[in-house]
Amino acid sequence: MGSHYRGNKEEKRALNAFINLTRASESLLARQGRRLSDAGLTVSQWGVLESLYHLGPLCQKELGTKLLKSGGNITMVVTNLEKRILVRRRRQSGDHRFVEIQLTARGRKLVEKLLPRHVDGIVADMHALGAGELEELRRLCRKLGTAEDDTGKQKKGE
Amino acid sequence: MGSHYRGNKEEKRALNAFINLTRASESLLARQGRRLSDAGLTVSQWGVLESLYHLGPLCQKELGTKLLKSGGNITMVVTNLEKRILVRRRRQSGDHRFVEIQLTARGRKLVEKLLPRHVDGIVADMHALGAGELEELRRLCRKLGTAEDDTGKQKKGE
DNA sequence: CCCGGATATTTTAACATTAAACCATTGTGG
DNA sequence: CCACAATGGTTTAATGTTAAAATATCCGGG
Repeated sequence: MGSHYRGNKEEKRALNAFINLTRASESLLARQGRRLSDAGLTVSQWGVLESLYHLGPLCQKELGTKLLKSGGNITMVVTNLEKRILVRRRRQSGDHRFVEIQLTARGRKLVEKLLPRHVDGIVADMHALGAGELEELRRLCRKLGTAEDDTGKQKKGE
Repeated sequence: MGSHYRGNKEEKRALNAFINLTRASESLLARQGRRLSDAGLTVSQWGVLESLYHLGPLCQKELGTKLLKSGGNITMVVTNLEKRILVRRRRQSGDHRFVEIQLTARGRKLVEKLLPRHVDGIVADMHALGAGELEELRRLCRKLGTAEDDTGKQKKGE
């Protein structure tokens, strides 16, 4: 195609790795979504529930940082979970700006019910790779992920 | 399938690889989105424009397959591109069910302007990895991606 | 005490995303 | 020719997603 002629090897390597990484991730996320939809949950909702389960009550700011999502987004997801009585909002007594989100008994029960299946699903999805490959994949992805903020903005220096 | 007796070394390996893969992918996508937003485009819109640029006019069904998106989604994204006169819809003369999407002159010009920067950005983002690592990453991701459909549905058999 | 800056949350507008229902066209078997 | 399934597209309802504006609260001077 008529793209600029610098079709060098390096670009192709970077583009191919990028594309396959993206596809694999989308594929895994889609499968996770399909499993969760049996329980009427979205991937985002599950992310919130799982964070609360493992880390205890958190304020929305913390949830946003943990899940790499914007504040407004967390508000929405938590609201939808609240409708189903899976989590509860409570103004912090000390600093009234914070809203503490905590699992309800029902929410905790749901997480405990789904967690084993969730883990099994991921293990199965990753099963195409052996132990050494999984560790190598992790190492490569970590190398890519570091050295940036992601939620923060960035100057367009070119 | 019981997850219980499977030494959780394996589980941890799978989960860690999964998490880091997902984070890396989200991080890369976010950076791409930031670059594109300078041009007022979303990642999805760019995906459509780039496909049309490289492959020529396509019908919406084909775009959906290419980009792994639902039909309704393509309708929306194309509509938004059409509003900005970057693409054009045209009923196919032969089979009237199909709608052919093609780049306008303006759309083509925009792609040609943005493409080099787009490629440079990805190369820069992947720069943390060397040539061998990029090829290894690609290989591992391909292994994960195969053996599924992703757009298709799946029975909830458990 | 009052003001202004900082911080947490909510709201709003615009776009993305899917599944499911619906509409239009085509092609096929009676 | 006529029902009718198959196929492509659109619409709808629900949720996600972000950036930006609006709210609410806290905190530190003056």
